[in-house]
Amino acid sequence: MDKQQILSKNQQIIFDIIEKAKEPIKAYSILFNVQKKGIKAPLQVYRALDKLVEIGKIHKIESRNSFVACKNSNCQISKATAFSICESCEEVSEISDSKLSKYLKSFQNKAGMKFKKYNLEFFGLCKKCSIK
Amino acid sequence: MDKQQILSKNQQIIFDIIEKAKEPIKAYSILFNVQKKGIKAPLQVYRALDKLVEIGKIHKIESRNSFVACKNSNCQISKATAFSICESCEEVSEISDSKLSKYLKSFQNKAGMKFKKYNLEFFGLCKKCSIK
DNA sequence: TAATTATTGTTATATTATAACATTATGTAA
DNA sequence: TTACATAATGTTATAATATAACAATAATTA
Repeated sequence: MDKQQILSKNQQIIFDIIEKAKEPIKAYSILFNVQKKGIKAPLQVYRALDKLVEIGKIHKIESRNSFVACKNSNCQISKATAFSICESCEEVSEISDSKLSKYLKSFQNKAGMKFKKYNLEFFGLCKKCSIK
Repeated sequence: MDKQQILSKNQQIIFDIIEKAKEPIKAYSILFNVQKKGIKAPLQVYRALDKLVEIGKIHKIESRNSFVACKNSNCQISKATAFSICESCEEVSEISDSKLSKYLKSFQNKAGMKFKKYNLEFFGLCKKCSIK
């Protein structure tokens, strides 16, 4: 259980914000939220974010410059992330599909390069938005 | 042949730079390169980039905030991109693997959401760097 | 306890991207 | 070919995202 790691003070504060958020949240929005707790500078936020990403507690949604808590409690795929993103309402959810992750984890390109991690972002319309 | 589209002056200038670059190039690096040609402002670059991405002539490497020309001359997958990124030397190459793209294009998540496009970035060490 | 490593605090600054507005060029339909 | 619509350009200012550099403190471990 790698993820059972103890977080430092700032890491914990920032992780709590992200986990409560229930939608991807941006670094400066986090900063705004934690200023009452004494975290005043962007760097304090970014350092915690870096660490949290590194240990797999959160993921960065690259196309949105935002962060979400990892939903895969089994935490095996912290370096292999897949998300669906609704281009209308911006709802983002983590895809946990063992077939997909198996397929991608074992993927090798033509040059024989083996990968340590990947990030996949799907775009489309979520159910709600596709009705409208 | 959608891609046979005629580019505007700025679009063509900026596309040429990206195509010649042979490695991902950043917006402000493009700006520096085209200042002798009269393109002075970031917005002029970003507008051309937006358009070029939209029509599939280039792709954005989201995790690197940089841009590459599309290598898939058949241009069927302009909205379905996959790249391999070497974490050591930062070499980026576009993956063109019909099995992979077929698999991902037809992927449906559990909510039954069908996707219009995706972006996949694999990370690892390229051949050269894995020897060192 | 001393040495090492991780974390924090702080100021300044670099990098990436867009808002808002005015103008010019291009395409299209009557 | 004129009027209308749409796309592209130019320009200034500013917003949003992220890191450099340095100093201090806390936690870990030999």
